[in-house]
Amino acid sequence: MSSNEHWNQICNKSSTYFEECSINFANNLLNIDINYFNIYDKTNQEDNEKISLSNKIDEYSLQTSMTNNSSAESIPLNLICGVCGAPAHGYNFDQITCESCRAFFRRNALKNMYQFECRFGGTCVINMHNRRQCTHCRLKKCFAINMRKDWIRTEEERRLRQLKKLYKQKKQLNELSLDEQQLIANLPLVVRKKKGTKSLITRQVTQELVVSKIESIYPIDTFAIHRNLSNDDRILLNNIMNAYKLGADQADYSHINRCTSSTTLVQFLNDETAIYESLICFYKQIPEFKKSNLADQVLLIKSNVLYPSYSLSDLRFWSELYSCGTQYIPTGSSEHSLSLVPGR
Amino acid sequence: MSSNEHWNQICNKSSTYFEECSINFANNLLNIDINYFNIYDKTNQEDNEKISLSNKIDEYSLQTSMTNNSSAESIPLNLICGVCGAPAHGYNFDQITCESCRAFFRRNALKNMYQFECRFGGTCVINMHNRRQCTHCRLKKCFAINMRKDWIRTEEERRLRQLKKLYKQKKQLNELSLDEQQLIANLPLVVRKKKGTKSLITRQVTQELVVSKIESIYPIDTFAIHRNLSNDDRILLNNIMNAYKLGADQADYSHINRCTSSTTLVQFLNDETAIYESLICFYKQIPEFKKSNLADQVLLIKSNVLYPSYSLSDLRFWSELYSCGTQYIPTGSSEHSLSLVPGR
DNA sequence: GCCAGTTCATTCAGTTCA
DNA sequence: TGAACTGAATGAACTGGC
Ligand SMILES: [Zn+2]
Ligand SMILES: [Zn+2]
Ligand SMILES: [Zn+2]
Ligand SMILES: [Zn+2]
Repeated sequence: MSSNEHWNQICNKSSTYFEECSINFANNLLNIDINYFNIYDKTNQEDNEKISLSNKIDEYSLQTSMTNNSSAESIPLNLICGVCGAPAHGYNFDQITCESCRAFFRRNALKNMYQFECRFGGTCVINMHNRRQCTHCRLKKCFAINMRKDWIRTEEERRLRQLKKLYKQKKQLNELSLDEQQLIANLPLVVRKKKGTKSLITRQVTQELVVSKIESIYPIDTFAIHRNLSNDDRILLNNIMNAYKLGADQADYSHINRCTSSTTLVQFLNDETAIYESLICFYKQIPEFKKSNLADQVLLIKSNVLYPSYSLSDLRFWSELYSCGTQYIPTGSSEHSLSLVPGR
Repeated sequence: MSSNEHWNQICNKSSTYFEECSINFANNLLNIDINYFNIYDKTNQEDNEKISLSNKIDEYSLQTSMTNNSSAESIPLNLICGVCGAPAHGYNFDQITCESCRAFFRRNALKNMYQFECRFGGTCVINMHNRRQCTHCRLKKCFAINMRKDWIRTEEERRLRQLKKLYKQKKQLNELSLDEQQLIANLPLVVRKKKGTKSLITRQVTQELVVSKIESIYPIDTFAIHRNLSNDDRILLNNIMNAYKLGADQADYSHINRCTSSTTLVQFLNDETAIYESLICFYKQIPEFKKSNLADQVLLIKSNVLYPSYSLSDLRFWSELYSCGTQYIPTGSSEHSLSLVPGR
């Protein structure tokens, strides 16, 4: 056994242990579907002859199509829809379904199932031909084979994508000016439908904010502030966000530009002044910050500066630390001499 | 957000502080090599996405791969991806990963993590089959095993490379136009010297300190202690690990179970006692902790608890605040009255 | 040979419209 | 309702420097 393998074994023993902990923990608390591989579940087994028969056919054809890979192009693997038995092309929402059942699920899965009523007491057996006769039973079947409605993208996600897309297009056309970035950032927002409310589209300017981070490849990162924030919280957050945005825009990056290729990271990081200045610029924009007393203000700034004790050498990494640091809001203590060794 | 999701996120938070402590602590001290136990046997390694269209197919591929098992040419070593567990070929960005996770990391590591949202509160356990279901958790896992985004080449370098390549081709054909020559001439020809390259070569020797800000959702799966750790460090790390393990086992999770669907996040987090107890339980197991003086011990515990004072209901934002806070390990100060309101 | 980057066919979301 | 779209993400298979 090589020393490499030996190492693997040692690590692995402890690994499984930890993994068990986490898995148990997760299973107990959360809704994780670990039956990912159980394609045919109970309900499917209870299905009628035809469908289970076609499942058998499916298995067979799958196997054969694997052995002789040269099968038809249009329906590559002879898959059949788990809902209606029609030919399928692949997975949709975690299960093999046909196009129509996919669309059907997309449209209806998020609605309340019991708004559809079955005229036959919910006993319909869905197949390719009768699938549109009973919405209730078709949807029931969808859930029975474990199609996952949580894989339908939320309104929020969709909006985010649209925004990204828009941004890309813009960027392609010409380099974005700052004004244009702002424009995109302030786009009127579509807010997800409220549960139990009939309100469709709400326009709320402060509901979602676009913060552009220094190093981000996509300057636009959208944060959808949850709708049930209190107004005060929303305003506060808004202020923080805007301050950040302004801070990022206005901050003096000359200390970065001062660096030459021979400037070491440590030198760079030790240039505390600039970091302080940026932080102050950031905080200054927040009215709530001004209201706090001076000592606390100083503390806030101070404790958000990390002193470089390591010879970290990557700026991007540091910038992340740094932006992370700005989120830590400490209180009360008088002096900090940061060090990472606890038992000093 | 459904109350279910809401819960997931809450629960997730409670599990996080343990990992925060141990991971950050360890990361700060050591360059850790994390690897996984190969819970799949060798046959499973030949599993692949296309083939595993169904359970049956999995079985089939298992059987077939058992018969012609000796084809170990494509995967020379028994390496497995530290992110998803798939067969791996070697190191990518400082960790052993599969091809897909490599590409994934390349694509996403430089983006802001919070543009990806987890539908399950960031608790997904990534494996070979579900890896593309949750970008957020997959990326998180990448960082958790210490894949290094600073080894991704910069835009600058990329541009230069492309140009060089183009230049070579053109030169071969003697087709360089004047414009193109000009273009090339105007490019910064100084290649930023990548320290990553050096590290690659001297990976075994250099003991680089890696400070990761990444909050890992997973309890540490395993720590493969790096070969060139000092004995002392190794023992210390061991102790921390064991403490974590014990802490996770023994910790009283009743405060989680106490929560009903009407418990607010703030109420939950304000249940300080339980958090303290768990933390103490964790630290108690580490001999080095006992050796430190009492004030430091108290400080260490305290500084790893943040009190919620805002009724933020956007948990994503909150969780970022929170996770950043737990990384802050202060020393030497006598008393902290932690609170998130600066101007108190 | 290793490990960066690069390319491109494929999969599976959403979208459109007859 | 569902066939036919669009497009982002993925990952296998490349290239190329050292
Ligand atoms: Zn169908
Ligand atoms: Zn019916
Ligand atoms: Zn992987
Ligand atoms: Zn997730």
